[in-house]
Amino acid sequence: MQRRDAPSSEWPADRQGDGPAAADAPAVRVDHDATVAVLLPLPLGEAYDYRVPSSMALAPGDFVAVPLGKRTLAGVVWGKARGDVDPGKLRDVERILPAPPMSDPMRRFVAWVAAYTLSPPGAVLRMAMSVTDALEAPRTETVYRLAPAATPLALAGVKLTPARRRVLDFLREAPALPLVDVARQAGVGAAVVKALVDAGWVEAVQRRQARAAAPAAPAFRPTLSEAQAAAAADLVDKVNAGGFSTTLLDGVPGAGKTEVYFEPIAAALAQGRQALVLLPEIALSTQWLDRFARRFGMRPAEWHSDLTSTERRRTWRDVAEKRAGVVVGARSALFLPFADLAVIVVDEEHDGAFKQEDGTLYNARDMAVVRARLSDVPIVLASATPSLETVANARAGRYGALHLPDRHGGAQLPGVAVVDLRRQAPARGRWLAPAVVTAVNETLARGEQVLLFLNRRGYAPLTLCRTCGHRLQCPHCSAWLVEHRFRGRLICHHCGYGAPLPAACPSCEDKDSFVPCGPGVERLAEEALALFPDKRIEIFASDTVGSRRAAQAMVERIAAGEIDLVIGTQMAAKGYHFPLLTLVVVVDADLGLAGGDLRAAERTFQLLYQVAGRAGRAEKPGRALLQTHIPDHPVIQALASGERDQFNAAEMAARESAGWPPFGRLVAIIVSGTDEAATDDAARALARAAPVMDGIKVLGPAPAPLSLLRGRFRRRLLLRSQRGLKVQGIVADWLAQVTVPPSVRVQVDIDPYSFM
DNA sequence: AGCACGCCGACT
DNA sequence: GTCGGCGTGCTC
Repeated sequence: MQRRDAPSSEWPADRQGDGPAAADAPAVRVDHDATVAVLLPLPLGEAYDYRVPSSMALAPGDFVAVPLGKRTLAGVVWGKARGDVDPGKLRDVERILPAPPMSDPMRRFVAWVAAYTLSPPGAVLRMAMSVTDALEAPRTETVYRLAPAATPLALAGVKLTPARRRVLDFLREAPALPLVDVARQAGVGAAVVKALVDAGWVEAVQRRQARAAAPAAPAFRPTLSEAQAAAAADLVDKVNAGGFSTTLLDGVPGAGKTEVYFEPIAAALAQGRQALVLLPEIALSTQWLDRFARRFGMRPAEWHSDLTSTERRRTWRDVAEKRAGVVVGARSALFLPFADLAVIVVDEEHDGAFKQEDGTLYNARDMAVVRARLSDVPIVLASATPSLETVANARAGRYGALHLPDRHGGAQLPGVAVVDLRRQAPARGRWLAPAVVTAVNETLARGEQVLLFLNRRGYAPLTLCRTCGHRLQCPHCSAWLVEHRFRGRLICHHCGYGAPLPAACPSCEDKDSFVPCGPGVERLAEEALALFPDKRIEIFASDTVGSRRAAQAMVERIAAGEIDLVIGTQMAAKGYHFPLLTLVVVVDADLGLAGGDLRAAERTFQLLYQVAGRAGRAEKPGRALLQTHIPDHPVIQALASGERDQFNAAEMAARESAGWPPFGRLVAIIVSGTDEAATDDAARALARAAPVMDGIKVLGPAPAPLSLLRGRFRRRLLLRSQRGLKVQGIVADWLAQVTVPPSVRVQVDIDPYSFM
């Protein structure tokens, strides 16, 4: 029997996973009829049947290598064979992979996400098997130690060279080490050590590649305020009691939410179990990790896009084998193979970054709730500006709610003032109102920091020809090219297309006729340099700080007071604490409100509230100035008055009367193709076949706001349904009625976040 | 997702 | 005359 003999000691043999709930999971026995269904990490739609060699025993969840076409792939034993495939086509399972089997809750999670998002299960499995080499046996290394027989007595009478003696003396005290280390530390060549092995005095042993275990520092539990302590106690109770629950942890920026949710994590660790923290990638900062390290005296395992493949493999394995206690990661961490998950935290739960917008479209916050339910553990959703979906769930009693009213440690929420640009317009070609310039000057004069927030990269969002009016446009998208003056290029922010700024207008061939229209951060920096020439000014945007590392360096320089004035996009707005920053200027508060999609108001409120929250988080009070042309807009009014709940109530009422989420459900159908006529035809065919029933309304097709993206024409349909309708089945039936040419792609976006 | 099979332009 | 472009289809 090939039944995982040697490796079985490396993981619990009882297939338990994701906590106690899994212990009594139905044991789906695979018959010895010698076929199984194996799900492959490909968008195949269903598991494929394979023959099981008689020497092999398989159980659901086992990772196996199987042939497919002319390659070999890793897959997961999904259950019984369907049995409806021509036996002549069946091929053999090649081998069981030496990795802990996928737990029952995890398999149910994969299936659930696939059914919910209307994607092939294999496409979801792919996210759970992103680190295929983690399924192979862990790497080993050869280390050298004194052979047991090489006692001083046994060695007596044997002639030792000084070099050999140094090696033996060294190994008597040292732990087993790789060859190069033994040789270097004993001050000999590798040949000397090898010779001692041949002579039988030193032995070479294989062991799993060792990692330097980070030394645990003392944990430091900060004193919690009364409100914090009460909230923490509630969450700790939920972890200790076990079982599924969802709790909203709601508190203004600086109220100390992080310290509160650290406590249920500590409770999970105290039980010897695991915890997962999901953060928008941008918020996974050194500052967050430092806070964690202070509280727990160790670093969490990290999971984000710029891990090396070695780090990925190691972390995946550590999570599967329970060596990693806490994982903090971006949305894909949701698909890690936790052996014994006890609690999930989703911080900044309102953030749109949790919605994956390519490949399998899913919202990691919502799927995290599902993962928690299937694993039967509590989940905490934390935010200063909870999404309306979460607010509605809390109000309806589906989620618990904990509120942290005050800023912890005495810091004050910034006062927000509105600057009406209709009354005090900036000078032509300038973007800062006179009153704002004065405020910035005063703040800088006090030695305090200023953030100018403008969520627009580059120099100007639009460049046109003064002579003929031609606008520089992306050849592959219906979008303007953005001039990036520092790089001397025009860039499309949607597809990445780049070109040098042409010498002459492509339309009328006039030279030096380009005029930039509107501000980007680079243009704002130009203005700031002119206004505050002796100040240290830096741009904080994704293209000026290319890497995570560069962003961290920038954050440290700002925190250390090495920069006076920061000009930042939303990259500077999230997850950082700048103690010297006391003034935030929102240069264009109206930016996110244009276009007016369903979430424009909610999203703008959340973003600007967060940005304003950057000011004055230490002892010094902060303030925020919002430049706007529409001071009476409800979003601006809500920000100015700090009446978040009032704004939520108004927005909620508007949504309710129109049947929009969270009171109704949306499904977006995106039809795209390189052939515009075929795309249109397909979209119209879908509209003709649209379901007609109570509680369902289909809108469209309409050209998507980005009607051409990466060379593909795009049309959108929107299905709105009453809450509680099983919309997936309706959509699946609908799409099954329409055959579109293979060149046209139909994407289904359940619960769309973006309407582009 | 690969990988092959299959019909139309620039090269040895 | 071939090499090769990626459109279309299949993989248990």
